[in-house]
Amino acid sequence: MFDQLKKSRPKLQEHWGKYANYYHRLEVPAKTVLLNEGDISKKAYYIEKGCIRVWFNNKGKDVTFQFFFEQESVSSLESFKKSIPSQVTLETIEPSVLYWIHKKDHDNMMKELNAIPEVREQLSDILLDRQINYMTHFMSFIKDTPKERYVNLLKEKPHIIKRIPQHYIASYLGITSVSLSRIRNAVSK
Amino acid sequence: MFDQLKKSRPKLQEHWGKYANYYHRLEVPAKTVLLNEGDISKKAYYIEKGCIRVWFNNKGKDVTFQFFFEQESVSSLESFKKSIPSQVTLETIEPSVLYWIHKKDHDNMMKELNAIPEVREQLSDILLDRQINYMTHFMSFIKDTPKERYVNLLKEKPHIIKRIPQHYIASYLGITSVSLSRIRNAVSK
DNA sequence: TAGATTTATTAACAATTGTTATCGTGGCCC
DNA sequence: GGGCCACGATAACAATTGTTAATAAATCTA
Repeated sequence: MFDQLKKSRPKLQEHWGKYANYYHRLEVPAKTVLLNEGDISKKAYYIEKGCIRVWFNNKGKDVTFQFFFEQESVSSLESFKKSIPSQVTLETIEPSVLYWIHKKDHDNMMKELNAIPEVREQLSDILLDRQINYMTHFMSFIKDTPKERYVNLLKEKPHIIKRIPQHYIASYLGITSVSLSRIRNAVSK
Repeated sequence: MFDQLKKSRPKLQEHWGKYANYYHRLEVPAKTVLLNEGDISKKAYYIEKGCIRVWFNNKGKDVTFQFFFEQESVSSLESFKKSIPSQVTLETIEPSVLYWIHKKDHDNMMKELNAIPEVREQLSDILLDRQINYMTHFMSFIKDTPKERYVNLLKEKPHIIKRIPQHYIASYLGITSVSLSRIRNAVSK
């Protein structure tokens, strides 16, 4: 299950591996809702195969917030950690193979893992990296135009453009699918 | 120095207080640059009085990313923690009274603080809250129009609008000062 | 205090994006 | 296979924002 992790962070995998029995395999079709906006999250997911879209409802339209792929962990962070209603919905885009862990087990696991200094450091490194990615993505929203954001996405994360339906990408870029279609047309010339 | 913290998180203050001698008082005028974009951060700041603007250069224009006020800690997170060039500049807006801590001391302090389970939990709570704030702010960028963002800011953080020059607020909202001026005109009617 | 600089408002025009609607294609389910 | 639905492209028009420039007001500084 954590084979990929083994390569990048062997020390973490060594300890994390002990908790493999906390995780439950789950196979679901495309467009399966894993958590509804407004509900309180009790599960975190690890993606073995497939992808998940995080989105929320804005005045009747859905707005995509993030995409997650293989070997990534996904949850509605604030809801899962603080047991408050989720601001977002989690939904698969493709048929997916997931592993989920219950909050109770996760809390227990984290408590034990955090007690080990070297593991604690690696875990907080992961959190930090996530926050930096977040910030970088956010900065591009402030400084770039929609066209620039599309061109950047095409350059830096082509797998997203290849794999995700276009109207999801449009809302991820903060524009309508009509506008994205125009931009694609302009870029290709 | 940490009087305010004492009220909100007494347990944390009790332990953090021991490191007060790591912090150095610094009094600076308005528009003092504390860290330049591209430099590697070696200091983190705590604001006793005044406010700090975090911004970056985008094609010759400065774009404001965040504001920080009294009783908040500020650093270029990714630069300070990973010793990489900063993506942002830190600059005071008003004459300010700050306390700074050297990275070396900070690392040492955090190592010791994180070894105490209850303190570690509070520290990670603070990080989590910051990340949630971040996300909420980001979501408003995706879903709201500039006018809505201004109205929200007016409602939820009026202290920012009262205290910060308008052209900084404009770039914080992702628009030009001309556009903000028009929006203010329209809203007031 | 006087001059210089910074900050905010407004106008006119250009450029971009949103809205609504239509059309065509391709995939999927019964 | 037929019909339905999801998806993407395009057009026409409305609305919003950016750009540039001129001006006024406020603030800083010598």
